Amino acid sequence: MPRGRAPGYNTQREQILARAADLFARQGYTATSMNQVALACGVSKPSLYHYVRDKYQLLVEIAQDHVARLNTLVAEVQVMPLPPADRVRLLIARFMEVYADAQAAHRVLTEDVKFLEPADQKRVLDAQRQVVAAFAQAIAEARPDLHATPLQKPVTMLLFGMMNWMFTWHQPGGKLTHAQMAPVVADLFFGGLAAVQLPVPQPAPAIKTPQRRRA
Amino acid sequence: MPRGRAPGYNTQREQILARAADLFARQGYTATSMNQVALACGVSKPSLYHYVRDKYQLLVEIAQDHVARLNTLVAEVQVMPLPPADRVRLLIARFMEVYADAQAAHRVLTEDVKFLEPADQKRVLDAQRQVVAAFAQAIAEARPDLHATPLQKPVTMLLFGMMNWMFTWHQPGGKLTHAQMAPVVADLFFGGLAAVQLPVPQPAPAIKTPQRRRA
DNA sequence: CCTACCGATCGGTAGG
DNA sequence: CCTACCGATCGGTAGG
Repeated sequence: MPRGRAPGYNTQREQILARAADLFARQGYTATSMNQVALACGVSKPSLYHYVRDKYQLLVEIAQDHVARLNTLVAEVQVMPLPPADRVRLLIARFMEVYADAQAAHRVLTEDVKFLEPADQKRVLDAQRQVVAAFAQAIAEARPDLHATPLQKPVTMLLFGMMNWMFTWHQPGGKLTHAQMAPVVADLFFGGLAAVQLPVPQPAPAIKTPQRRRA
Repeated sequence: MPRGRAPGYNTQREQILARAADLFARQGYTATSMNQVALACGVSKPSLYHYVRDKYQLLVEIAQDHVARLNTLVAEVQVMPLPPADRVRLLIARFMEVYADAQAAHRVLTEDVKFLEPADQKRVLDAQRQVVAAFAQAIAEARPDLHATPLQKPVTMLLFGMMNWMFTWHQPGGKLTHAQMAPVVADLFFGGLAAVQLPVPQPAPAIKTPQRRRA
């Protein structure tokens, strides 16, 4: 084992990742300069480069750390002995908790993944797909009639839509907290599942919604 | 009135906006260079500047045009004599139609609005709020018991979450078209509304979900 | 005089 | 750890 880093090294490093995630979330990866990151961290630019190889590595680690956190969460809930519907509800509650706690990293994961090089992008997207698959499986256990139907994946994605979108508009100081919204999302989702019609068999019947009318 | 532009001017201009929207959607506003925009349009950079004042103006017009389109759509549906629930369903169908048709502009609207200067950003966000308010009103007419409750706005945003999120993962060549998904979204939403519990009265009861267990 | 458009290069600033 | 500075590339515009 090589000689250790300074004691505060990892702490400092984690703080840098957090500050960088904040900046990337607000300004986007490309529009954020390493000077800004250094300034936000209270260190000089050369010091910053002591903790991170380059700007790109910041992006890679923020995205990978966050998606790994989501996978850990899913794994924890999967081993719990729970009725299927309760498992889905717990997954929703835990996800919204993490989203609220790591709003910046989550925004980076959803918006800046396009700046990752193919190999890194694949790693992150594969991990994300694993999370979605776990949700889809839990949903199918709670609603066996949906299992292996063409709607299993789409309704899972609609659930993610509700959860993910919340954090593009939800203000941390808002009236409704994530803890209050989680059961609302779960109720809306399960209540809605019961009402969803099973697949349209014909291939894209080109449903025409009325065009504008002329008087 | 000044002498007119060349006949193809407006056509060319619209094509430039469309190409720029594609590039901005795929690479982000900041990471896209005017050289790329010019290349994608098959014109030289000086020619490009003949059609647009500068890069920023591209962003402003893409965002404003798209949000204006959404407002036009809402206004059209609002004047139709329809039962409340049908109005919401038509709004959903029309929105997903526009999203599918203008996927690039929609992505720019949701992801690159942060690069707008305050005054322009306010204009766009105000227009967006108008669209959301129209949805919220239509929803409240379909479900009067929800009107003016703390949940009216949140459930409206959850609906937008489902619609908007679809287009961050939906492939144009996928199995399910937007026309097939629109009724699924509507069914899920209305079915779910019936199941949603009305507000938690106590202020943020800090629902604790279990932490990880140690064996 | 106008428009439309080229090749070449400007001043400033990015990551490093 | 800082000042200083690089090679490369940005958005935008000069002359012709």
